Amino acid sequence: MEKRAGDHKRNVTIDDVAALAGVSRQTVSRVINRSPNVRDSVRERIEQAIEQLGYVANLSARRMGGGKSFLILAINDKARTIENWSAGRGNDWVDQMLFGGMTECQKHGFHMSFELVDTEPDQARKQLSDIVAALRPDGVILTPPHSDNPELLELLERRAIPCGRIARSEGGAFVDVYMDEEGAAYEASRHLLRFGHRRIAFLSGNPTYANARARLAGFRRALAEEGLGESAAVTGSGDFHFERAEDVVSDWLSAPNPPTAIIADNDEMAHAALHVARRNGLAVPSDLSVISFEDTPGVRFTLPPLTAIRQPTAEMFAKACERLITVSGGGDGLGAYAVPFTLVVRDSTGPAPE
Amino acid sequence: MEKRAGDHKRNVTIDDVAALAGVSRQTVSRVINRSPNVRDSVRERIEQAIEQLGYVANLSARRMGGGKSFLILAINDKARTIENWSAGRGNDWVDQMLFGGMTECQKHGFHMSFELVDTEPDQARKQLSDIVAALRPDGVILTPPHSDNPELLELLERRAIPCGRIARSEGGAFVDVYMDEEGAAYEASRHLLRFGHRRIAFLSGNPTYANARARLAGFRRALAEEGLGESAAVTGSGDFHFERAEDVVSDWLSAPNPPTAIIADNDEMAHAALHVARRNGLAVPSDLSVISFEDTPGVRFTLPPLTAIRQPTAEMFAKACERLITVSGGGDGLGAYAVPFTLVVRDSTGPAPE
DNA sequence: CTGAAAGCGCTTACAG
DNA sequence: CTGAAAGCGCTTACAG
Repeated sequence: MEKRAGDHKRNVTIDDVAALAGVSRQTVSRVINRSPNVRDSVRERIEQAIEQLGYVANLSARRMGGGKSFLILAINDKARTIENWSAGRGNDWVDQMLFGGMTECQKHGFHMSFELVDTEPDQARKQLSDIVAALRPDGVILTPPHSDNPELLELLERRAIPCGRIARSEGGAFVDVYMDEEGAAYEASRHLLRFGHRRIAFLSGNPTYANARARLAGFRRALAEEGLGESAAVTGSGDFHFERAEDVVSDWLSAPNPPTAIIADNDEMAHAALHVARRNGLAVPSDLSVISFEDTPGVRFTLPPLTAIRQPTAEMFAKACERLITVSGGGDGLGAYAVPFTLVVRDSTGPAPE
Repeated sequence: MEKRAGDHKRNVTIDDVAALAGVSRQTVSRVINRSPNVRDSVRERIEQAIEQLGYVANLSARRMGGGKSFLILAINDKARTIENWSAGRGNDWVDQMLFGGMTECQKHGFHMSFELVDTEPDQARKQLSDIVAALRPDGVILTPPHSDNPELLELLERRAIPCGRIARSEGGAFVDVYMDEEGAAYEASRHLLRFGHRRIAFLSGNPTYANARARLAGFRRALAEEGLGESAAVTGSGDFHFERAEDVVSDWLSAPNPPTAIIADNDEMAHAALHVARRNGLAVPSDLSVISFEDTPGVRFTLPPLTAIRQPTAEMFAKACERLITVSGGGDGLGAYAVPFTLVVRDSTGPAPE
């Protein structure tokens, strides 16, 4: 299966372009890289040659020669991602990550690469170290829980690779992009309070996550502002899982003085709330309002379609890429950036029952 | 933002390993590439040096030197993918594609890269040509509709890049991986026939797709085998869209002698069937059975959860990667491969009503 | 504004 | 079994 000579055109290189345009190789390089100091007539001649030959620079060669990779690397938690994928339970986090990242990178002539890394500290360190050594990315984006791993942050810092975190984090020379979780929970709660709900349950995911705590805080703030005491706020953890959420909601709905609205920390738990409501003969939203935090594709098709806080995942990755590309080019871009969320109102929320 | 000398360790190269192990650079290269002809004692010494230095080869340099990229490129239709992503309507096709592809590639020391290409012929050709010139992948996987585009196939053939198609296709030196669509529709139909259904509707997506025609054929074969005439088979097109599917199903259910079961060509249309059934006061599955072709994450959470044919997307991409890697290494791997599907039985199908 | 030289970090023939 | 040389296709200083 050897390539026979003459079997097909040899790949066209920068020297072919230089020869055709009658200039030196590095002048062509200047045009490719939009460097200044090329006479217009020469530039045009070179551009024509490029066009005519269909020349596109070999990216690996550019990386080798210039020490730039034109690559932003996005890292996700391996175990969790694989588990979701193999259960056919992909939410669209990865999709939105690629959407925002690929689109933004392309604008700048960059590529986005997506890799998985384990959470266990030793493995995480080794795996990220290897990936970075092999790929030499110009920037790395870390998502939770990696974004909170000091060893990984230090590794990237030591190798002078600009690093972005999709999380609200403090300290260090990073690009931090996040959504205002506290504010989103506040808005979701306000939406329900305006409908007259006076007993609201917050079905949280996992209280060990900083996000979960921030949301809970926003929820409490909204209730407090309305002058509602602690008794108005029902809370419990469904650990992001359908079955566990079902149990918690069942308990709530069969207790005396049940909540008239539920805010769920993710869509899967919101689905569970819908199922339990139906089993208990409660109509949504007339007997019970449900609102979710996530807005994955399926929520438009539930009965009824779910009102939800939409995470700006794509926008966050786009922003992180844009900033990292700036930083890798020597520009000024470190810092923290909040990206706005949206409350998508559908049919699962309505006035509180009498 | 220059890297100051001494600011951090210089990247370790193959020469550092060679120096530490006291051998030449190409002997280290042999160990990295698992070539034969290295004395065991020397191999061990080198492996220790690699371990000690934490050396990982620079992938771009390997690509430059060896003419191999260790890269498999998966191409999706740009417009459709972006449209789904921006509508927040990602099914998990991309997820499963990455799942199967990344996992398999990693086993062989390869990477998977994912890119989008437009459908319009001129753009498609130009874009694929550019990507291939920049990245020099060792293999490319084309999905519909690109997998049926003769220009793209020819382009890859001319550049001697092994090409895989995720589609049932004929002719050419390709790796073709597909699922038995006709057989899957046959199985879905059998499932309903065993429940005693004698009037079944097939809600097809878009009859211009070869897959759609194959499924319809499987459906008809199952009914014919049971001795049911044309009148038992109701068919219509919902064009893969919720609203259009709603209209079709509404018509069916309000007509005299309505079907007692519906097979939908994708999940979105199955969701629509569920909504219309509910509006018409029909219980699923006691009054109407529904079965879908796709099995995206949301179907486990509908009321009731949907019985569905599960597309083996990850398995198809894994297979394609494995074969392409073999072919790119000079091995024998071209040909057509069928990957088994699964009928996932949940709660939306049951005995036909009296 | 343009070019000749050196080098990025590997691998592939080719010697021995 | 091991090594010295050449080359992959670019970019980066450095001259002019």
